[in-house]
Amino acid sequence: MWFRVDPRLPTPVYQQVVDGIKEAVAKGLLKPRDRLPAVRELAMLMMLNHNTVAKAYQELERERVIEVIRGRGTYVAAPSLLANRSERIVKMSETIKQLCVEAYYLQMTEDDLLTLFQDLMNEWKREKGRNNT
Amino acid sequence: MWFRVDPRLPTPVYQQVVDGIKEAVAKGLLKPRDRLPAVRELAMLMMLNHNTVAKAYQELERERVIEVIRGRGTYVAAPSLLANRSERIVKMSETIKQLCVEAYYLQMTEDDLLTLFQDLMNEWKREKGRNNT
DNA sequence: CTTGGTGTACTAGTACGAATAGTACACCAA
DNA sequence: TTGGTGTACTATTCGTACTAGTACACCAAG
Repeated sequence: MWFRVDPRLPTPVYQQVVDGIKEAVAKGLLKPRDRLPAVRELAMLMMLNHNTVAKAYQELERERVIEVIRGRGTYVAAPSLLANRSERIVKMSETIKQLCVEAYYLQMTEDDLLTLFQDLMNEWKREKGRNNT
Repeated sequence: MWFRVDPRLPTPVYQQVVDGIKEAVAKGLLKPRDRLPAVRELAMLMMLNHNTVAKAYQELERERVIEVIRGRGTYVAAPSLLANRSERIVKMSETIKQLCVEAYYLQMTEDDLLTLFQDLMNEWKREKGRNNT
C-alpha cells in the first residue's frame, strides 16, 4: 500500500487515509484514471471498518482528488481548478506563520528556516521526479 | 488582548489560547518577565471557564513558554533550549511536506510555493521588528 | 434476468476529548 | 490573617471518531 495508518496517533484514522492517498497522488505514485481498492478491500488490508474507509473516500471526492462511479469503483481524478482556492491559500499562509512561531522557540533564525524549507522541497521534487519519468 | 478565540473553530479553545500566547511572545508583543493575567481574569476577558485557561497555562508551562509561581502569578519565561528539539524539527518537516502536497492540488509550482513562503516570512520579520526596537 | 461487485445510507453503541460548572485546597506576599 | 494566586477534583454535557451490522441502489457481465 502507498501509506500507513496508526490508530494510536491523535489524528483520526480516516484523516490519515485521506492524507496518505492525497500524498500518493501528489507524488505521482497514483496517476489519474488509476483505480483505488474497493472500500471493503482497503478496509481489510488496513484492518479498518469499511465505514471508516468510505468516510475517507467521501472526503477525497469532496476535494476532487478521486472520482466515484457507483457500481464500478473509485478512480484518481484528473487535476482540476478548485473553487475554494483562495480559502486554501489562506490556510497555507496560516500554517507558514505557525512555522515562523515554532522556529522562534527552536531558536532558529529566519535563514535556518528558509534553508530547511528549501532542502525539504528539493527532496520532495526528487521523490516526485522518480515517479514521473 | 493579544489574540482572539472562536469556539466555533474545530481547534480546541484551550489550544487557541496556547497558540495565541506563543505567537504574542514570538512576535515580541510579550517579553520575558512580563506578567500574564490570572486564570480567572483571562477567563473573564475571553468569556471562558477558568479551567480552560488553566489548561492552556499548564500546556504553556510544559513547553517552557511561561513560568508559574504559585500564589504570585504567571510570567513569560526567558528563552531556553528545549529537550525535544529534534522531535519538534521532525514535526516541522512533516508540516512542510504537507505544504508541498497542498501546493500540488492548488496547481502551484515549487517556485510559487517558495515565493509565498519568503513573502510571509518577510512580513513576519517586519511585524517582529516593530516590537523589538 | 440474475449474479456479484461496487459505493451509499442507515441505526446502534462504545469510547474519548473538550468544555463548563462548582467547589475545595495549597501557596505566598502584604 | 487576608486576599490573590494556581491547582485538583468531581460531575455533567456535548460532539466526534470508530466499530458493527444491515440494507439498498447502481452497473457490468454472464
